[in-house]
Amino acid sequence: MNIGDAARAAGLPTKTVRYYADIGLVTPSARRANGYRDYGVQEVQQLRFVQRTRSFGFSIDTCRELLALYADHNRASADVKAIALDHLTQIEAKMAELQSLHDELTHLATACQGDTRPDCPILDGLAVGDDTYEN
Amino acid sequence: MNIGDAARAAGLPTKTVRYYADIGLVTPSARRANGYRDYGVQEVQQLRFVQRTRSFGFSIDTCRELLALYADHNRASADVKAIALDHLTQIEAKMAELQSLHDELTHLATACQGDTRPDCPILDGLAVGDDTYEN
DNA sequence: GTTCGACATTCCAGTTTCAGGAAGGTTGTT
DNA sequence: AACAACCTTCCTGAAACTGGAATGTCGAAC
Repeated sequence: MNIGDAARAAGLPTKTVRYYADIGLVTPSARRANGYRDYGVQEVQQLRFVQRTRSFGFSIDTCRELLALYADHNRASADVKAIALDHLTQIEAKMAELQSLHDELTHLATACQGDTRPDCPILDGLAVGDDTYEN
Repeated sequence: MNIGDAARAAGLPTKTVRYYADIGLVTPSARRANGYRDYGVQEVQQLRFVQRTRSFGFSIDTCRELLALYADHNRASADVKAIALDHLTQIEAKMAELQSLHDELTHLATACQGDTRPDCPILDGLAVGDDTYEN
């Protein structure tokens, strides 16, 4: 599979896929005789996974770690589970924050149903954020 | 309020807060006599808002737009609502993807309960991703 | 009153994660 | 043979920080 098709399948720009190959994040299984990168089904799946993982601000290093989780058949199962659970915790935190952001915007949108807004709703919305999502 | 306290309250590094001031994203209300940036309650709330918004890969420009939504008292209410709803759509898409990521990791974690993993569960997990989250 | 640590300032250089574009080779179709 | 549509490498630039150097300020201790 050529890089263009792989990129399309993964929902990534070709440039990015080539970059991921350069930094050794997702490397094509081989090069063809003409020098073209050749992507297999597995690499495309990895690219899709990275695409989703990256789209939440998880770093390339985190992606690398997660990919390694799957790839390393020899790693002790308990280790895999521990790391996976750690990332799950992070994901759940992100989901909660995303929900709060969603709520705030919803609040803003509904508060703006009239012709003019009487007062800036950021105070309400952000005050909620203050109370609910302390560090 | 000094920049350090504002940064702590917003959950951001001081460097980042100074950077946001430099690019005019969240500017302190004033400078003190000694040249220190002085942050008020409102700016700290904006910083918190940006911190949350940024943590999902929304760009600085998007943050700027969202902050402007709140700040601009003169903008027509319908416009505000339209823009807010557009961002809400994006947020909901992100929530769905985050959920899929969560599901995959959960699958991996539960698949790894035994001593050793019989086979690489990435195939299952990513195959699910393939079927469920097409572009 | 000076000395000390913890803060603040600016400025400059480096990192991460790409994106754009040039210059050129390959493939497939007309 | 020509042409578009691919692919290659290489180099530059941009976004959003991040770290470090050199320097100034504040509050408390000695």
